[in-house]
Amino acid sequence: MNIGDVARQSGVPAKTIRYYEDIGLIRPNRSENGYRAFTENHVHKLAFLGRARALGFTIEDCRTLLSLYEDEKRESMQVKAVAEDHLRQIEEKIAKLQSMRATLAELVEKCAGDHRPDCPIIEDLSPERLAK
Amino acid sequence: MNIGDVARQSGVPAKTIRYYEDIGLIRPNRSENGYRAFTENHVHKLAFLGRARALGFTIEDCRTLLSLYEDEKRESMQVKAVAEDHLRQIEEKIAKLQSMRATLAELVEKCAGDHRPDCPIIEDLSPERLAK
DNA sequence: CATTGACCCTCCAGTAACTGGAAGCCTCAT
DNA sequence: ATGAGGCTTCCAGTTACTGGAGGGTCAATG
Repeated sequence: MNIGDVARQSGVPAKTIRYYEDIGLIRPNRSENGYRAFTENHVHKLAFLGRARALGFTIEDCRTLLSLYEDEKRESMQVKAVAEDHLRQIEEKIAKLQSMRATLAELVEKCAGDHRPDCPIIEDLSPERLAK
Repeated sequence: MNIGDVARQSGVPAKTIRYYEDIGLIRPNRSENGYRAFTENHVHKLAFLGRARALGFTIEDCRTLLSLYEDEKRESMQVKAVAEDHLRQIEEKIAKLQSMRATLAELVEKCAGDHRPDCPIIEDLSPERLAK
Protein backbone atom coordinates (compact mmCIF):
# COMPACT_ATOMS: atom_id res chain seq x y z
CA MET A 1 0.00 0.00 0.00
CA ASN A 2 1.24 3.50 -0.76
CA ILE A 3 1.25 6.33 1.69
CA GLY A 4 -1.85 7.99 0.26
CA ASP A 5 -4.02 4.93 0.85
CA VAL A 6 -2.67 4.54 4.34
CA ALA A 7 -3.35 8.17 5.06
CA ARG A 8 -6.94 7.79 3.92
CA GLN A 9 -7.52 4.58 5.85
CA SER A 10 -5.83 5.63 9.06
CA GLY A 11 -6.89 9.24 9.05
CA VAL A 12 -3.29 10.34 9.61
CA PRO A 13 -1.93 12.81 7.00
CA ALA A 14 0.81 11.52 4.70
CA LYS A 15 3.13 14.22 5.90
CA THR A 16 2.63 13.12 9.47
CA ILE A 17 3.18 9.49 8.56
CA ARG A 18 6.55 10.38 7.05
CA TYR A 19 7.35 12.27 10.21
CA TYR A 20 6.40 9.26 12.32
CA GLU A 21 8.76 7.18 10.26
CA ASP A 22 11.50 9.75 10.80
CA ILE A 23 11.17 9.53 14.55
CA GLY A 24 10.93 5.77 14.43
CA LEU A 25 7.30 5.22 15.37
CA ILE A 26 6.68 3.07 12.31
CA ARG A 27 8.99 1.28 9.91
CA PRO A 28 7.47 0.66 6.51
CA ASN A 29 9.45 -1.21 3.88
CA ARG A 30 10.31 0.30 0.54
CA SER A 31 9.21 -0.76 -2.92
CA GLU A 32 11.66 -0.93 -5.80
CA ASN A 33 10.64 2.53 -6.90
CA GLY A 34 11.51 3.98 -3.53
CA TYR A 35 7.93 4.38 -2.38
CA ARG A 36 7.08 3.41 1.17
CA ALA A 37 5.26 0.08 1.26
CA PHE A 38 2.73 -0.26 4.08
CA THR A 39 0.81 -3.22 5.42
CA GLU A 40 -2.55 -3.47 7.17
CA ASN A 41 -0.66 -3.58 10.41
CA HIS A 42 0.81 -0.17 9.69
CA VAL A 43 -2.65 1.17 9.08
CA HIS A 44 -3.71 -0.15 12.46
CA LYS A 45 -0.76 1.32 14.23
CA LEU A 46 -1.32 4.68 12.61
CA ALA A 47 -4.98 4.69 13.52
CA PHE A 48 -3.92 3.80 17.05
CA LEU A 49 -1.50 6.70 17.05
CA GLY A 50 -4.16 9.01 15.71
CA ARG A 51 -6.49 8.15 18.56
CA ALA A 52 -3.81 8.40 21.19
CA ARG A 53 -2.78 11.81 19.87
CA ALA A 54 -6.41 12.91 19.85
CA LEU A 55 -6.52 12.09 23.55
CA GLY A 56 -3.55 14.36 24.00
CA PHE A 57 -0.87 11.78 24.66
CA THR A 58 2.59 13.03 23.77
CA ILE A 59 4.62 11.32 21.08
CA GLU A 60 6.74 9.72 23.78
CA ASP A 61 3.63 8.41 25.48
CA CYS A 62 2.54 7.11 22.10
CA ARG A 63 5.79 5.30 21.69
CA THR A 64 5.23 3.58 25.00
CA LEU A 65 1.58 2.85 24.33
CA LEU A 66 2.36 1.45 20.91
CA SER A 67 4.89 -0.95 22.35
CA LEU A 68 2.36 -2.03 24.97
CA TYR A 69 -0.25 -2.37 22.24
CA GLU A 70 2.01 -4.82 20.49
CA ASP A 71 3.14 -6.61 23.60
CA GLU A 72 1.04 -9.67 24.31
CA LYS A 73 2.61 -9.86 27.74
CA ARG A 74 1.89 -6.31 28.80
CA GLU A 75 0.44 -5.71 32.21
CA SER A 76 -2.52 -3.41 32.25
CA MET A 77 -0.98 -1.50 35.13
CA GLN A 78 1.70 -0.25 32.78
CA VAL A 79 -0.91 1.19 30.48
CA LYS A 80 -2.88 2.58 33.35
CA ALA A 81 0.16 4.32 34.76
CA VAL A 82 0.76 6.17 31.51
CA ALA A 83 -2.88 7.14 31.24
CA GLU A 84 -3.16 8.27 34.83
CA ASP A 85 -0.12 10.41 34.51
CA HIS A 86 -1.47 12.00 31.41
CA LEU A 87 -4.83 12.50 33.04
CA ARG A 88 -3.16 14.34 35.89
CA GLN A 89 -1.40 16.64 33.47
CA ILE A 90 -4.61 17.37 31.65
CA GLU A 91 -6.25 18.23 34.92
CA GLU A 92 -3.44 20.60 35.74
CA LYS A 93 -3.83 22.32 32.43
CA ILE A 94 -7.55 22.62 32.90
CA ALA A 95 -7.08 24.14 36.32
CA LYS A 96 -4.62 26.67 34.99
CA LEU A 97 -6.89 27.60 32.12
CA GLN A 98 -9.91 27.89 34.36
CA SER A 99 -8.07 30.26 36.59
CA MET A 100 -7.12 32.37 33.59
CA ARG A 101 -10.66 32.26 32.37
CA ALA A 102 -12.02 33.41 35.70
CA THR A 103 -9.71 36.41 35.80
CA LEU A 104 -10.25 37.28 32.17
CA ALA A 105 -13.99 36.91 32.29
CA GLU A 106 -14.15 39.23 35.26
CA LEU A 107 -11.98 41.83 33.58
CA VAL A 108 -13.87 41.63 30.31
CA GLU A 109 -17.10 42.08 32.15
CA LYS A 110 -15.85 45.12 34.00
CA CYS A 111 -14.54 46.78 30.86
CA ALA A 112 -16.92 49.26 29.31
CA GLY A 113 -15.63 48.57 25.82
CA ASP A 114 -16.38 52.07 24.64
CA HIS A 115 -14.40 54.95 23.18
CA ARG A 116 -12.86 56.08 26.44
CA PRO A 117 -9.35 55.06 27.44
CA ASP A 118 -10.16 53.89 30.96
CA CYS A 119 -9.89 50.14 31.08
CA PRO A 120 -9.89 47.71 34.00
CA ILE A 121 -8.05 45.18 31.87
CA ILE A 122 -5.10 47.46 31.26
CA GLU A 123 -5.22 48.52 34.89
CA ASP A 124 -5.07 44.99 36.10
CA LEU A 125 -2.06 44.28 33.93
CA SER A 126 -0.33 47.50 34.93
CA PRO A 127 2.25 47.28 37.68
CA GLU A 128 1.22 50.41 39.53
CA ARG A 129 1.85 48.56 42.75
CA LEU A 130 5.55 48.57 42.03
CA ALA A 131 5.59 52.33 41.97
CA LYS A 132 3.82 52.65 45.30
CA MET B 1 19.85 49.50 35.68
CA ASN B 2 21.36 46.23 34.55
CA ILE B 3 19.40 43.25 33.32
CA GLY B 4 19.73 41.34 36.59
CA ASP B 5 18.06 44.09 38.61
CA VAL B 6 15.32 44.42 36.08
CA ALA B 7 14.76 40.68 36.11
CA ARG B 8 14.43 40.71 39.89
CA GLN B 9 12.11 43.71 39.93
CA SER B 10 9.88 42.68 37.08
CA GLY B 11 9.86 38.97 37.75
CA VAL B 12 10.81 38.28 34.13
CA PRO B 13 13.96 36.15 33.67
CA ALA B 14 16.99 37.87 32.15
CA LYS B 15 17.01 35.40 29.32
CA THR B 16 13.44 36.21 28.50
CA ILE B 17 14.13 39.93 28.65
CA ARG B 18 16.86 39.53 26.06
CA TYR B 19 14.45 37.55 23.96
CA TYR B 20 11.84 40.29 24.27
CA GLU B 21 14.41 42.76 23.05
CA ASP B 22 15.22 40.48 20.12
CA ILE B 23 11.62 40.45 19.00
CA GLY B 24 11.23 44.16 19.58
CA LEU B 25 8.96 44.21 22.61
CA ILE B 26 11.30 46.46 24.55
CA ARG B 27 14.19 48.64 23.49
CA PRO B 28 16.70 49.30 26.24
CA ASN B 29 19.68 51.55 25.60
CA ARG B 30 23.24 50.40 25.95
CA SER B 31 25.86 51.55 28.43
CA GLU B 32 29.43 52.22 27.34
CA ASN B 33 30.45 48.75 28.39
CA GLY B 34 27.86 47.20 26.14
CA TYR B 35 25.47 46.27 28.94
CA ARG B 36 21.77 46.89 28.42
CA ALA B 37 20.63 49.97 30.33
CA PHE B 38 17.07 49.83 31.62
CA THR B 39 14.80 52.45 33.13
CA GLU B 40 11.90 52.20 35.55
CA ASN B 41 9.60 52.30 32.59
CA HIS B 42 11.17 49.17 31.21
CA VAL B 43 10.57 47.46 34.52
CA HIS B 44 6.91 48.44 34.31
CA LYS B 45 6.56 47.21 30.79
CA LEU B 46 8.19 43.92 31.65
CA ALA B 47 5.98 43.42 34.66
CA PHE B 48 3.03 44.20 32.41
CA LEU B 49 4.23 41.61 29.93
CA GLY B 50 4.73 39.11 32.70
CA ARG B 51 1.14 39.48 33.81
CA ALA B 52 -0.24 39.37 30.32
CA ARG B 53 1.72 36.21 29.59
CA ALA B 54 0.51 34.70 32.85
CA LEU B 55 -3.03 35.25 31.61
CA GLY B 56 -2.08 33.33 28.52
CA PHE B 57 -1.99 36.17 26.01
CA THR B 58 0.26 35.39 23.05
CA ILE B 59 3.31 37.49 22.37
CA GLU B 60 1.47 39.16 19.52
CA ASP B 61 -1.41 39.97 21.84
CA CYS B 62 1.15 41.36 24.25
CA ARG B 63 2.56 43.57 21.56
CA THR B 64 -0.89 44.98 20.96
CA LEU B 65 -1.71 45.31 24.64
CA LEU B 66 1.57 47.01 25.34
CA SER B 67 0.93 49.60 22.68
CA LEU B 68 -2.54 50.19 24.09
CA TYR B 69 -1.04 50.41 27.57
CA GLU B 70 1.14 53.23 26.37
CA ASP B 71 -1.50 54.92 24.29
CA GLU B 72 -3.27 57.66 26.23
CA LYS B 73 -5.87 57.84 23.49
CA ARG B 74 -6.73 54.15 23.43
CA GLU B 75 -10.35 53.15 23.42
CA SER B 76 -11.24 50.49 25.93
CA MET B 77 -13.12 48.60 23.24
CA GLN B 78 -9.81 47.83 21.58
CA VAL B 79 -8.51 46.25 24.73
CA LYS B 80 -11.75 44.45 25.34
CA ALA B 81 -11.73 42.99 21.84
CA VAL B 82 -8.31 41.44 22.37
CA ALA B 83 -9.31 40.07 25.75
CA GLU B 84 -12.62 38.67 24.54
CA ASP B 85 -10.94 36.94 21.69
CA HIS B 86 -8.42 35.41 24.00
CA LEU B 87 -11.12 34.39 26.41
CA ARG B 88 -12.91 32.56 23.64
CA GLN B 89 -9.76 30.66 22.76
CA ILE B 90 -9.21 29.70 26.35
CA GLU B 91 -12.72 28.39 26.54
CA GLU B 92 -12.18 26.32 23.43
CA LYS B 93 -9.07 24.82 24.94
CA ILE B 94 -10.86 24.06 28.17
CA ALA B 95 -13.66 22.34 26.30
CA LYS B 96 -11.22 20.21 24.35
CA LEU B 97 -9.31 19.25 27.47
CA GLN B 98 -12.46 18.44 29.38
CA SER B 99 -13.56 16.13 26.65
CA MET B 100 -10.20 14.39 26.77
CA ARG B 101 -10.41 14.20 30.50
CA ALA B 102 -13.84 12.62 30.40
CA THR B 103 -12.71 9.91 28.01
CA LEU B 104 -9.47 9.28 29.85
CA ALA B 105 -11.03 9.23 33.28
CA GLU B 106 -13.53 6.66 32.12
CA LEU B 107 -10.87 4.46 30.59
CA VAL B 108 -8.60 4.73 33.59
CA GLU B 109 -11.43 3.76 35.85
CA LYS B 110 -12.31 0.74 33.76
CA CYS B 111 -8.73 -0.49 33.63
CA ALA B 112 -7.90 -3.07 36.27
CA GLY B 113 -4.29 -1.98 36.44
CA ASP B 114 -3.06 -5.41 37.37
CA HIS B 115 -0.64 -7.91 35.90
CA ARG B 116 -2.94 -9.14 33.17
CA PRO B 117 -2.65 -7.84 29.61
CA ASP B 118 -6.34 -7.05 29.08
CA CYS B 119 -6.80 -3.33 29.04
CA PRO B 120 -9.78 -1.17 28.10
CA ILE B 121 -7.44 1.72 27.39
CA ILE B 122 -5.50 -0.19 24.75
CA GLU B 123 -8.76 -1.56 23.41
CA ASP B 124 -10.24 1.87 23.03
CA LEU B 125 -7.22 3.08 21.14
CA SER B 126 -7.10 -0.02 18.96
CA PRO B 127 -8.69 0.24 15.54
CA GLU B 128 -10.39 -3.15 15.57
CA ARG B 129 -13.32 -1.55 13.86
CA LEU B 130 -11.25 -1.08 10.73
CA ALA B 131 -10.71 -4.80 10.44
CA LYS B 132 -14.39 -5.65 10.73
C1' DC C 1 5.08 7.40 -28.04
C1' DA C 2 4.66 11.63 -25.64
C1' DT C 3 2.24 13.97 -22.42
C1' DT C 4 -0.60 14.94 -18.49
C1' DG C 5 -2.16 14.68 -13.78
C1' DA C 6 -1.89 12.46 -9.67
C1' DC C 7 1.25 10.28 -6.80
C1' DC C 8 5.53 9.78 -4.54
C1' DC C 9 10.33 11.19 -2.92
C1' DT C 10 13.83 14.17 -0.10
C1' DC C 11 15.32 18.09 1.93
C1' DC C 12 14.77 22.79 4.16
C1' DA C 13 12.42 26.13 6.80
C1' DG C 14 9.06 27.80 9.92
C1' DT C 15 5.85 27.60 13.86
C1' DA C 16 5.60 29.59 19.76
C1' DA C 17 8.08 31.20 23.28
C1' DC C 18 11.43 30.50 25.35
C1' DT C 19 15.63 27.82 27.74
C1' DG C 20 20.30 25.95 28.22
C1' DG C 21 24.93 26.21 27.33
C1' DA C 22 29.45 27.61 25.43
C1' DA C 23 32.93 31.07 24.98
C1' DG C 24 34.40 35.23 26.35
C1' DC C 25 34.44 40.30 28.33
C1' DC C 26 33.46 43.44 32.66
C1' DT C 27 33.47 44.69 37.53
C1' DC C 28 34.25 44.66 42.15
C1' DA C 29 36.24 42.94 46.32
C1' DT C 30 39.84 40.65 48.49
C1' DA D 1 46.22 39.70 40.63
C1' DT D 2 42.73 36.73 41.09
C1' DG D 3 38.22 34.89 41.61
C1' DA D 4 33.20 35.21 41.77
C1' DG D 5 29.51 37.02 39.65
C1' DG D 6 27.30 39.40 36.03
C1' DC D 7 27.09 40.70 31.40
C1' DT D 8 27.58 39.79 26.21
C1' DT D 9 26.59 37.03 21.76
C1' DC D 10 25.43 33.06 19.26
C1' DC D 11 23.90 28.34 18.55
C1' DA D 12 21.02 24.57 19.49
C1' DG D 13 17.04 22.25 21.34
C1' DT D 14 12.22 21.93 22.74
C1' DT D 15 6.88 19.84 20.50
C1' DA D 16 4.67 17.91 16.72
C1' DC D 17 4.04 18.79 12.93
C1' DT D 18 3.14 21.68 8.25
C1' DG D 19 4.26 23.97 3.88
C1' DG D 20 6.89 24.25 -0.04
C1' DA D 21 10.56 23.62 -3.55
C1' DG D 22 12.47 20.61 -6.83
C1' DG D 23 12.23 16.47 -8.90
C1' DG D 24 11.15 11.16 -9.95
C1' DT D 25 7.03 7.55 -11.03
C1' DC D 26 2.87 5.65 -12.84
C1' DA D 27 -1.37 4.89 -15.40
C1' DA D 28 -4.18 6.52 -18.84
C1' DT D 29 -5.09 9.22 -22.75
C1' DG D 30 -4.45 11.31 -27.54
